[in-house]
Amino acid sequence: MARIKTEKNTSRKDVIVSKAAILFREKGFKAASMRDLAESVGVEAASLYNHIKSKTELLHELCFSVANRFLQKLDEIESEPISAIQKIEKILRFHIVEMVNNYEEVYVSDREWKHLNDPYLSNFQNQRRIYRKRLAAIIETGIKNKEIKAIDAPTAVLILLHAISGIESWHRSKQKITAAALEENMVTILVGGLTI
Amino acid sequence: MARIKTEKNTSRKDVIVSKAAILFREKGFKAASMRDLAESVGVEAASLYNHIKSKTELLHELCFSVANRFLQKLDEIESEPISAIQKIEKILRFHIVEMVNNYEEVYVSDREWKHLNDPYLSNFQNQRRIYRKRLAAIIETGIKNKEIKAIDAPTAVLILLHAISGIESWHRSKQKITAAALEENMVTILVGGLTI
DNA sequence: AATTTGCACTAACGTATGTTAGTGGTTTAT
DNA sequence: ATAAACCACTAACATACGTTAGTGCAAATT
Repeated sequence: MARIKTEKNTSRKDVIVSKAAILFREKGFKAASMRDLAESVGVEAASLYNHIKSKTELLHELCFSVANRFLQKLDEIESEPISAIQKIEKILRFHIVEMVNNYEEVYVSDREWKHLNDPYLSNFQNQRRIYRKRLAAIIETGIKNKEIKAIDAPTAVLILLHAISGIESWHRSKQKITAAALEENMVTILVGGLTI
Repeated sequence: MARIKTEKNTSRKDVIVSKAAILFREKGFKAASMRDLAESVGVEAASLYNHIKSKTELLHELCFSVANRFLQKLDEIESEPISAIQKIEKILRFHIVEMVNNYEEVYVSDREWKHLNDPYLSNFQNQRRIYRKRLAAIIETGIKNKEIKAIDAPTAVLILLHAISGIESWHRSKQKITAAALEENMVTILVGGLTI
Protein backbone atom coordinates (compact mmCIF):
# COMPACT_ATOMS: atom_id res chain seq x y z
CA MET A 1 0.00 0.00 0.00
CA ALA A 2 2.67 2.45 -0.96
CA ARG A 3 1.42 5.94 -1.58
CA ILE A 4 2.10 8.05 -4.63
CA LYS A 5 5.35 9.83 -4.03
CA THR A 6 5.23 13.59 -4.25
CA GLU A 7 7.95 16.17 -4.23
CA LYS A 8 7.32 19.27 -2.23
CA ASN A 9 4.79 21.70 -3.63
CA THR A 10 3.27 19.07 -5.88
CA SER A 11 0.07 17.30 -4.98
CA ARG A 12 -0.60 13.68 -5.83
CA LYS A 13 -3.01 14.97 -8.44
CA ASP A 14 -0.16 16.89 -10.06
CA VAL A 15 1.82 13.69 -10.31
CA ILE A 16 -1.10 11.96 -11.98
CA VAL A 17 -1.67 14.83 -14.39
CA SER A 18 1.90 14.90 -15.54
CA LYS A 19 2.09 11.14 -15.96
CA ALA A 20 -1.11 11.46 -17.95
CA ALA A 21 0.54 14.01 -20.22
CA ILE A 22 3.32 11.56 -21.00
CA LEU A 23 0.89 8.78 -21.67
CA PHE A 24 -1.56 10.82 -23.72
CA ARG A 25 1.30 12.11 -25.83
CA GLU A 26 2.60 8.62 -26.42
CA LYS A 27 -0.61 6.74 -27.16
CA GLY A 28 -3.21 9.42 -27.70
CA PHE A 29 -6.00 10.22 -25.29
CA LYS A 30 -8.42 7.53 -26.38
CA ALA A 31 -5.85 4.77 -26.60
CA ALA A 32 -4.36 5.50 -23.19
CA SER A 33 -6.33 3.65 -20.55
CA MET A 34 -6.75 4.48 -16.91
CA ARG A 35 -5.12 1.15 -16.15
CA ASP A 36 -2.07 2.20 -18.19
CA LEU A 37 -1.98 5.44 -16.29
CA ALA A 38 -2.35 3.68 -12.96
CA GLU A 39 0.56 1.44 -13.78
CA SER A 40 2.79 4.33 -14.70
CA VAL A 41 1.85 6.04 -11.45
CA GLY A 42 2.43 2.84 -9.51
CA VAL A 43 -1.04 2.27 -8.18
CA GLU A 44 -4.31 0.50 -9.00
CA ALA A 45 -6.67 2.14 -11.48
CA ALA A 46 -9.42 2.69 -8.94
CA SER A 47 -7.05 4.54 -6.66
CA LEU A 48 -6.65 7.33 -9.17
CA TYR A 49 -10.21 8.35 -8.44
CA ASN A 50 -9.26 9.43 -4.95
CA HIS A 51 -7.52 12.34 -6.66
CA ILE A 52 -9.34 13.06 -9.88
CA LYS A 53 -12.95 13.12 -11.01
CA SER A 54 -12.60 11.55 -14.42
CA LYS A 55 -10.27 10.79 -17.28
CA THR A 56 -11.46 13.83 -19.17
CA GLU A 57 -10.66 16.03 -16.22
CA LEU A 58 -7.02 15.18 -16.83
CA LEU A 59 -7.38 16.44 -20.36
CA HIS A 60 -9.04 19.66 -19.19
CA GLU A 61 -6.23 20.33 -16.80
CA LEU A 62 -3.62 19.82 -19.46
CA CYS A 63 -5.32 21.74 -22.23
CA PHE A 64 -6.29 24.76 -20.20
CA SER A 65 -3.08 25.11 -18.26
CA VAL A 66 -1.20 25.23 -21.54
CA ALA A 67 -3.71 27.57 -23.16
CA ASN A 68 -3.55 29.93 -20.22
CA ARG A 69 0.20 30.16 -20.32
CA PHE A 70 0.11 31.14 -23.98
CA LEU A 71 -2.69 33.63 -23.51
CA GLN A 72 -0.91 35.29 -20.64
CA LYS A 73 2.31 35.60 -22.59
CA LEU A 74 0.43 37.06 -25.54
CA ASP A 75 -1.12 39.71 -23.30
CA GLU A 76 2.33 40.61 -22.13
CA ILE A 77 3.94 40.77 -25.55
CA GLU A 78 1.06 42.62 -27.18
CA SER A 79 1.48 45.54 -24.84
CA GLU A 80 5.21 45.92 -25.36
CA PRO A 81 6.35 48.93 -27.39
CA ILE A 82 8.08 46.98 -30.14
CA SER A 83 7.47 46.42 -33.83
CA ALA A 84 5.05 43.83 -35.15
CA ILE A 85 7.73 41.57 -36.50
CA GLN A 86 9.54 41.72 -33.19
CA LYS A 87 6.34 40.68 -31.45
CA ILE A 88 5.94 37.78 -33.79
CA GLU A 89 9.51 36.73 -33.18
CA LYS A 90 9.02 36.89 -29.42
CA ILE A 91 5.85 34.84 -29.59
CA LEU A 92 7.53 32.36 -31.85
CA ARG A 93 10.44 31.99 -29.46
CA PHE A 94 8.10 31.53 -26.55
CA HIS A 95 6.23 28.79 -28.38
CA ILE A 96 9.46 27.06 -29.22
CA VAL A 97 10.79 27.19 -25.68
CA GLU A 98 7.48 25.93 -24.31
CA MET A 99 7.43 23.11 -26.81
CA VAL A 100 10.98 22.17 -25.91
CA ASN A 101 10.56 22.33 -22.14
CA ASN A 102 6.98 21.23 -21.70
CA TYR A 103 6.84 18.88 -24.61
CA GLU A 104 4.19 16.44 -23.41
CA GLU A 105 1.69 18.95 -22.12
CA VAL A 106 1.95 21.28 -25.06
CA TYR A 107 1.74 18.44 -27.52
CA VAL A 108 -1.30 16.93 -25.85
CA SER A 109 -3.03 20.28 -25.66
CA ASP A 110 -2.38 20.76 -29.36
CA ARG A 111 -3.41 17.34 -30.64
CA GLU A 112 -5.90 15.85 -28.24
CA TRP A 113 -8.22 18.72 -27.41
CA LYS A 114 -10.79 17.22 -29.77
CA HIS A 115 -11.61 14.72 -27.05
CA LEU A 116 -12.72 17.37 -24.61
CA ASN A 117 -16.43 17.46 -23.89
CA ASP A 118 -18.69 20.45 -23.96
CA PRO A 119 -18.70 23.02 -22.46
CA TYR A 120 -14.92 22.71 -22.23
CA LEU A 121 -14.65 21.85 -25.88
CA SER A 122 -16.38 24.95 -27.21
CA ASN A 123 -14.55 26.99 -24.67
CA PHE A 124 -11.19 25.71 -25.79
CA GLN A 125 -12.04 26.15 -29.45
CA ASN A 126 -13.04 29.74 -28.80
CA GLN A 127 -9.84 30.53 -26.99
CA ARG A 128 -7.91 28.99 -29.82
CA ARG A 129 -9.76 30.97 -32.44
CA ILE A 130 -9.30 34.19 -30.58
CA TYR A 131 -5.62 33.51 -29.99
CA ARG A 132 -5.08 33.03 -33.70
CA LYS A 133 -7.02 36.14 -34.56
CA ARG A 134 -4.82 38.16 -32.26
CA LEU A 135 -1.73 36.77 -33.91
CA ALA A 136 -3.20 37.53 -37.31
CA ALA A 137 -3.90 41.10 -36.20
CA ILE A 138 -0.25 41.58 -35.27
CA ILE A 139 0.77 40.31 -38.67
CA GLU A 140 -1.72 42.61 -40.37
CA THR A 141 -0.15 45.51 -38.54
CA GLY A 142 3.25 44.40 -39.70
CA ILE A 143 2.01 44.29 -43.26
CA LYS A 144 0.53 47.76 -42.99
CA ASN A 145 3.84 49.04 -41.65
CA LYS A 146 5.74 47.38 -44.47
CA GLU A 147 7.70 45.16 -42.10
CA ILE A 148 6.04 41.99 -43.32
CA LYS A 149 5.33 40.72 -46.83
CA ALA A 150 1.82 41.24 -48.17
CA ILE A 151 0.52 37.79 -47.43
CA ASP A 152 -2.70 36.38 -46.05
CA ALA A 153 -2.34 36.83 -42.30
CA PRO A 154 -4.39 33.81 -41.17
CA THR A 155 -2.34 31.60 -43.46
CA ALA A 156 0.84 32.95 -41.97
CA VAL A 157 -0.45 32.20 -38.49
CA LEU A 158 -1.32 28.67 -39.43
CA ILE A 159 2.13 28.11 -40.87
CA LEU A 160 3.82 29.48 -37.79
CA LEU A 161 1.83 27.46 -35.31
CA HIS A 162 2.05 24.21 -37.18
CA ALA A 163 5.72 24.60 -37.93
CA ILE A 164 6.30 24.88 -34.21
CA SER A 165 4.47 21.67 -33.54
CA GLY A 166 7.10 20.03 -35.72
CA ILE A 167 9.37 20.18 -32.71
CA GLU A 168 7.68 16.94 -31.82
CA SER A 169 9.87 15.29 -34.43
CA TRP A 170 12.94 16.98 -33.08
CA HIS A 171 12.15 15.66 -29.65
CA ARG A 172 12.07 12.11 -30.81
CA SER A 173 14.98 12.27 -33.20
CA LYS A 174 18.20 10.54 -32.29
CA GLN A 175 20.78 13.09 -33.29
CA LYS A 176 19.34 16.28 -31.94
CA ILE A 177 20.85 19.66 -32.52
CA THR A 178 20.70 21.77 -29.36
CA ALA A 179 17.48 23.45 -28.36
CA ALA A 180 19.11 26.83 -28.86
CA ALA A 181 20.22 25.93 -32.37
CA LEU A 182 16.76 24.62 -33.15
CA GLU A 183 15.28 27.90 -32.02
CA GLU A 184 17.65 29.95 -34.17
CA ASN A 185 16.99 27.82 -37.21
CA MET A 186 13.27 28.12 -36.85
CA VAL A 187 13.42 31.85 -36.33
CA THR A 188 15.70 32.22 -39.33
CA ILE A 189 13.36 30.39 -41.64
CA LEU A 190 10.04 31.64 -40.35
CA VAL A 191 10.79 35.23 -39.46
CA GLY A 192 12.97 35.37 -42.54
CA GLY A 193 10.06 34.10 -44.60
CA LEU A 194 7.73 36.75 -43.29
CA THR A 195 10.02 39.75 -43.43
CA ILE A 196 10.19 41.86 -46.53
CA MET B 1 -30.92 -5.51 -47.52
CA ALA B 2 -29.70 -2.71 -49.67
CA ARG B 3 -26.17 -3.16 -50.92
CA ILE B 4 -23.42 -0.63 -50.64
CA LYS B 5 -23.66 1.62 -53.67
CA THR B 6 -20.57 1.80 -55.80
CA GLU B 7 -19.69 4.00 -58.71
CA LYS B 8 -17.92 2.36 -61.58
CA ASN B 9 -14.31 1.41 -61.01
CA THR B 10 -14.69 1.54 -57.26
CA SER B 11 -15.17 -1.59 -55.21
CA ARG B 12 -17.32 -1.71 -52.12
CA LYS B 13 -14.10 -1.89 -50.17
CA ASP B 14 -13.03 1.42 -51.69
CA VAL B 15 -16.24 2.97 -50.48
CA ILE B 16 -15.60 1.71 -46.97
CA VAL B 17 -11.99 2.90 -46.99
CA SER B 18 -12.91 6.40 -48.01
CA LYS B 19 -15.72 6.65 -45.50
CA ALA B 20 -13.21 5.43 -42.93
CA ALA B 21 -10.86 8.24 -43.88
CA ILE B 22 -13.56 10.79 -43.19
CA LEU B 23 -14.41 9.22 -39.88
CA PHE B 24 -10.85 8.70 -38.72
CA ARG B 25 -10.06 12.29 -39.55
CA GLU B 26 -13.04 13.52 -37.63
CA LYS B 27 -12.83 11.42 -34.48
CA GLY B 28 -9.40 9.85 -34.58
CA PHE B 29 -8.73 6.19 -35.29
CA LYS B 30 -9.31 4.90 -31.79
CA ALA B 31 -12.43 6.91 -31.13
CA ALA B 32 -14.07 5.95 -34.41
CA SER B 33 -15.94 2.70 -33.98
CA MET B 34 -16.81 0.12 -36.57
CA ARG B 35 -20.45 0.75 -35.75
CA ASP B 36 -19.95 4.44 -36.57
CA LEU B 37 -18.34 3.46 -39.82
CA ALA B 38 -21.10 1.00 -40.62
CA GLU B 39 -23.69 3.67 -40.11
CA SER B 40 -21.92 6.10 -42.38
CA VAL B 41 -21.70 3.40 -45.03
CA GLY B 42 -25.34 2.49 -44.52
CA VAL B 43 -24.94 -1.07 -43.34
CA GLU B 44 -24.58 -3.18 -40.19
CA ALA B 45 -21.16 -3.36 -38.55
CA ALA B 46 -20.74 -7.07 -39.16
CA SER B 47 -21.35 -6.59 -42.86
CA LEU B 48 -18.18 -4.58 -43.22
CA TYR B 49 -16.23 -7.76 -42.63
CA ASN B 50 -17.40 -9.16 -45.93
CA HIS B 51 -15.08 -6.61 -47.50
CA ILE B 52 -12.26 -5.96 -45.06
CA LYS B 53 -10.20 -8.05 -42.70
CA SER B 54 -9.98 -5.70 -39.75
CA LYS B 55 -10.22 -2.13 -38.60
CA THR B 56 -6.46 -1.73 -38.77
CA GLU B 57 -6.46 -2.88 -42.35
CA LEU B 58 -8.37 0.29 -43.16
CA LEU B 59 -5.59 2.29 -41.57
CA HIS B 60 -2.92 0.37 -43.53
CA GLU B 61 -4.69 1.09 -46.76
CA LEU B 62 -4.94 4.78 -46.03
CA CYS B 63 -1.43 5.25 -44.69
CA PHE B 64 0.37 3.36 -47.38
CA SER B 65 -1.61 4.64 -50.31
CA VAL B 66 -0.75 8.17 -49.23
CA ALA B 67 2.87 7.32 -48.50
CA ASN B 68 3.26 5.68 -51.88
CA ARG B 69 1.92 8.67 -53.73
CA PHE B 70 4.45 10.92 -52.03
CA LEU B 71 7.34 8.56 -52.55
CA GLN B 72 6.53 8.20 -56.20
CA LYS B 73 6.35 11.94 -56.71
CA LEU B 74 9.64 12.39 -54.90
CA ASP B 75 11.30 9.87 -57.23
CA GLU B 76 10.01 11.85 -60.15
CA ILE B 77 11.08 15.26 -58.87
CA GLU B 78 14.48 14.11 -57.66
CA SER B 79 15.48 13.08 -61.14
CA GLU B 80 14.49 16.32 -62.81
CA PRO B 81 17.32 18.59 -63.96
CA ILE B 82 16.36 21.60 -61.86
CA SER B 83 17.91 23.42 -58.92
CA ALA B 84 17.52 22.25 -55.34
CA ILE B 85 15.28 25.10 -54.34
CA GLN B 86 13.08 24.44 -57.36
CA LYS B 87 12.79 20.83 -56.30
CA ILE B 88 11.80 21.87 -52.81
CA GLU B 89 9.21 24.22 -54.23
CA LYS B 90 7.78 21.49 -56.44
CA ILE B 91 7.57 19.06 -53.56
CA LEU B 92 6.01 21.69 -51.38
CA ARG B 93 3.39 22.43 -54.01
CA PHE B 94 2.63 18.77 -54.44
CA HIS B 95 2.13 18.36 -50.71
CA ILE B 96 -0.16 21.34 -50.62
CA VAL B 97 -2.27 20.16 -53.51
CA GLU B 98 -2.53 16.68 -52.04
CA MET B 99 -3.53 18.10 -48.69
CA VAL B 100 -6.15 20.26 -50.34
CA ASN B 101 -7.64 17.58 -52.59
CA ASN B 102 -7.21 14.47 -50.49
CA TYR B 103 -7.62 16.09 -47.15
CA GLU B 104 -8.99 13.19 -45.14
CA GLU B 105 -6.59 10.53 -46.32
CA VAL B 106 -3.50 12.67 -46.06
CA TYR B 107 -4.49 13.95 -42.67
CA VAL B 108 -5.18 10.48 -41.32
CA SER B 109 -1.94 9.15 -42.71
CA ASP B 110 -0.11 11.98 -41.03
CA ARG B 111 -1.75 11.86 -37.61
CA GLU B 112 -3.00 8.36 -37.02
CA TRP B 113 -0.16 6.14 -38.23
CA LYS B 114 0.84 5.57 -34.61
CA HIS B 115 -2.03 3.12 -34.35
CA LEU B 116 -0.64 0.84 -36.99
CA ASN B 117 0.64 -2.49 -35.74
CA ASP B 118 3.94 -4.09 -36.49
CA PRO B 119 5.22 -4.94 -39.02
CA TYR B 120 3.32 -2.16 -40.76
CA LEU B 121 4.23 0.30 -38.08
CA SER B 122 8.00 -0.09 -38.40
CA ASN B 123 7.63 -0.19 -42.11
CA PHE B 124 5.77 3.08 -42.19
CA GLN B 125 8.18 4.73 -39.79
CA ASN B 126 11.08 3.67 -41.96
CA GLN B 127 9.51 5.06 -45.09
CA ARG B 128 8.84 8.27 -43.28
CA ARG B 129 12.38 8.54 -42.01
CA ILE B 130 13.85 7.87 -45.42
CA TYR B 131 11.51 10.33 -47.09
CA ARG B 132 12.65 13.04 -44.72
CA LYS B 133 16.28 12.21 -45.23
CA ARG B 134 15.86 12.55 -48.95
CA LEU B 135 14.26 15.93 -48.51
CA ALA B 136 17.07 16.96 -46.19
CA ALA B 137 19.61 15.85 -48.78
CA ILE B 138 18.03 18.11 -51.37
CA ILE B 139 18.22 21.00 -48.95
CA GLU B 140 21.86 20.20 -48.16
CA THR B 141 22.59 20.39 -51.86
CA GLY B 142 20.86 23.73 -52.04
CA ILE B 143 22.96 24.99 -49.18
CA LYS B 144 26.14 23.80 -50.81
CA ASN B 145 25.11 25.59 -54.01
CA LYS B 146 24.36 28.78 -52.08
CA GLU B 147 20.72 28.73 -53.10
CA ILE B 148 19.54 28.08 -49.58
CA LYS B 149 20.47 29.68 -46.27
CA ALA B 150 22.98 27.81 -44.12
CA ILE B 151 20.47 26.20 -41.80
CA ASP B 152 20.08 22.77 -40.27
CA ALA B 153 18.51 20.73 -43.05
CA PRO B 154 16.47 18.30 -40.89
CA THR B 155 15.00 21.25 -39.05
CA ALA B 156 14.02 22.85 -42.32
CA VAL B 157 12.33 19.63 -43.40
CA LEU B 158 10.40 19.40 -40.21
CA ILE B 159 9.20 22.97 -40.57
CA LEU B 160 8.11 22.41 -44.15
CA LEU B 161 6.19 19.23 -43.49
CA HIS B 162 4.45 20.45 -40.40
CA ALA B 163 3.59 23.80 -41.90
CA ILE B 164 1.81 21.92 -44.66
CA SER B 165 -0.24 19.95 -42.21
CA GLY B 166 -1.57 23.30 -41.06
CA ILE B 167 -3.82 23.19 -44.11
CA GLU B 168 -6.07 21.21 -41.86
CA SER B 169 -7.03 24.48 -40.20
CA TRP B 170 -7.62 26.10 -43.55
CA HIS B 171 -9.95 23.30 -44.50
CA ARG B 172 -12.13 23.81 -41.51
CA SER B 173 -12.10 27.58 -41.46
CA LYS B 174 -15.22 29.44 -42.47
CA GLN B 175 -13.84 32.17 -44.67
CA LYS B 176 -11.37 30.32 -46.82
CA ILE B 177 -9.09 31.99 -49.26
CA THR B 178 -8.88 30.00 -52.50
CA ALA B 179 -6.70 26.92 -52.66
CA ALA B 180 -4.50 28.64 -55.24
CA ALA B 181 -4.01 31.66 -53.01
CA LEU B 182 -3.22 29.41 -50.08
CA GLU B 183 -0.60 27.66 -52.16
CA GLU B 184 1.02 30.93 -53.21
CA ASN B 185 1.06 32.25 -49.66
CA MET B 186 2.67 29.13 -48.33
CA VAL B 187 5.28 29.07 -51.05
CA THR B 188 6.04 32.74 -50.50
CA ILE B 189 6.68 32.29 -46.81
CA LEU B 190 8.40 28.94 -46.84
CA VAL B 191 10.47 29.10 -49.99
CA GLY B 192 11.13 32.73 -49.18
CA GLY B 193 12.31 31.73 -45.75
CA LEU B 194 14.74 29.17 -47.12
CA THR B 195 16.17 31.17 -49.99
CA ILE B 196 19.19 33.36 -49.45
C1' DA C 1 -2.92 9.11 22.78
C1' DA C 2 -7.13 9.60 20.37
C1' DT C 3 -9.56 10.91 16.34
C1' DT C 4 -10.13 12.26 11.96
C1' DT C 5 -8.78 12.43 7.29
C1' DG C 6 -6.34 10.63 3.32
C1' DC C 7 -5.58 7.11 0.28
C1' DA C 8 -4.72 2.50 -1.79
C1' DC C 9 -6.82 -1.70 -2.04
C1' DT C 10 -10.30 -5.61 -3.98
C1' DA C 11 -14.40 -6.54 -6.32
C1' DA C 12 -17.48 -5.60 -9.46
C1' DC C 13 -20.72 -3.10 -12.65
C1' DG C 14 -22.41 -1.63 -17.02
C1' DT C 15 -21.23 -0.35 -21.46
C1' DA C 16 -18.80 -0.16 -25.81
C1' DT C 17 -15.80 -2.37 -28.68
C1' DG C 18 -13.81 -5.48 -32.59
C1' DT C 19 -14.94 -9.52 -34.49
C1' DT C 20 -16.97 -14.34 -35.72
C1' DA C 21 -20.57 -17.74 -36.97
C1' DG C 22 -24.26 -18.90 -39.42
C1' DT C 23 -28.40 -17.84 -42.46
C1' DG C 24 -30.79 -16.48 -46.40
C1' DG C 25 -31.65 -13.52 -50.00
C1' DT C 26 -29.75 -11.29 -54.50
C1' DT C 27 -26.88 -10.70 -58.13
C1' DT C 28 -23.76 -12.76 -61.56
C1' DA C 29 -22.05 -16.45 -64.46
C1' DT C 30 -22.92 -20.73 -66.85
C1' DA D 1 -33.03 -21.88 -65.73
C1' DT D 2 -29.63 -23.46 -62.61
C1' DA D 3 -25.52 -23.02 -60.03
C1' DA D 4 -22.20 -20.26 -57.86
C1' DA D 5 -20.56 -16.27 -55.80
C1' DC D 6 -21.64 -12.28 -53.32
C1' DC D 7 -23.14 -9.81 -49.46
C1' DA D 8 -26.14 -7.99 -45.76
C1' DC D 9 -28.40 -9.62 -41.97
C1' DT D 10 -29.16 -11.26 -36.72
C1' DA D 11 -27.09 -12.98 -32.74
C1' DA D 12 -23.58 -13.35 -29.94
C1' DC D 13 -18.82 -13.61 -28.00
C1' DA D 14 -14.83 -12.11 -25.43
C1' DT D 15 -12.40 -8.39 -24.03
C1' DA D 16 -11.27 -3.82 -22.49
C1' DC D 17 -12.87 0.11 -20.74
C1' DG D 18 -14.25 4.05 -17.22
C1' DT D 19 -15.98 4.18 -12.99
C1' DT D 20 -18.30 3.15 -8.23
C1' DA D 21 -18.77 0.97 -3.66
C1' DG D 22 -16.93 -0.46 0.29
C1' DT D 23 -12.96 -1.76 3.43
C1' DG D 24 -9.04 -0.99 6.25
C1' DC D 25 -4.47 0.75 7.04
C1' DA D 26 -1.45 4.91 7.62
C1' DA D 27 -0.68 9.59 8.09
C1' DA D 28 -2.01 14.03 9.87
C1' DT D 29 -4.31 16.69 13.28
C1' DT D 30 -5.98 17.57 17.80
